[in-house]
Amino acid sequence: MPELPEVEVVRAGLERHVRHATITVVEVLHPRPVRRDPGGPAGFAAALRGRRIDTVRRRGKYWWLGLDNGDALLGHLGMSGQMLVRPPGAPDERHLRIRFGLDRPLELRFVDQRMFGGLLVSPGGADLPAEIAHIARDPLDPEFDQVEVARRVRRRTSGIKRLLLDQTLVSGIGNIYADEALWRAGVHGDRPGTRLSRGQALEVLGQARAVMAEALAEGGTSFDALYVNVNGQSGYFDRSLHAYGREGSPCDRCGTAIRRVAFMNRSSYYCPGCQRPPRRGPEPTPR
DNA sequence: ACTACGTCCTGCTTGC
DNA sequence: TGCAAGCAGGACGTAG
Repeated sequence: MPELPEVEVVRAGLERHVRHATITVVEVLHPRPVRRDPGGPAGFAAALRGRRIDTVRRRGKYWWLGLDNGDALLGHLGMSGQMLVRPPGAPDERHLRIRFGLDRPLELRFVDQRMFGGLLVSPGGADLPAEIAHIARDPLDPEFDQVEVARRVRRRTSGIKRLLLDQTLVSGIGNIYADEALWRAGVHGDRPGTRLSRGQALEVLGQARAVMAEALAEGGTSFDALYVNVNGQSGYFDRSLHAYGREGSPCDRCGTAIRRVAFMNRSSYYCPGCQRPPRRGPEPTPR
């Protein structure tokens, strides 16, 4: 599940390998990944053919290629998306959805099994696509204002985990890093924002930034030069996780068994020993 | 403005 | 052995 660190690894890989290249061919093999592009597959392809890639940027889990005409190719990897750089003769991946030919012996490929991700052309979006104007700055953005975000968190009644996943409040955090940040801060995800102290709100946000920065540092090598066989969900950071996916294992801090509870059609992992549930409010469902 | 929930997708795993 | 349910979950639309 690509969250901010994984997307940043992809962004850096794209910058290294395809920046300054010109797109010569666009082949849309499945319409779904361009569903958000008003031009549809044909318009999408036509708008990109002949364009040179000038910049490669990211905000939260979105990334985009700034093009020489001021437009942008905006992308989101969703759950299972990958942007791969391959030699043109390489066999098609099973879930290859979009192929870009370049003016160099490389192909850019969007591969996505479940197609929650997608690409679109953003007119005039090279600096910041209008389509993601609602996405907040992420914790690794130099202009991220942690104090202001903490203030906003403390005015919201939703549980802190839900707030961490709200991309209009703070972007880039997904289910895994939300659980890790909360474990590190010793705060239960069901605690309402309004019931966090100023220090706790700042601590949770600071831990979110820290865990994602550490994951990024460990993932810096996962985007290989020519043969990018790495998928966005690679396990390079798994060893460093303290909560996510560790149901039943002893907490690394206090030894209590990590618990998994249902949360918004997914799972939350936490330590009942050092992340005490709020007294009032939703009772975590065991199992 | 905020909150909460349903939906989209496919393939692997689990259970009867 | 076969088949269906369960599970993974980010972002968005919608209703309240």
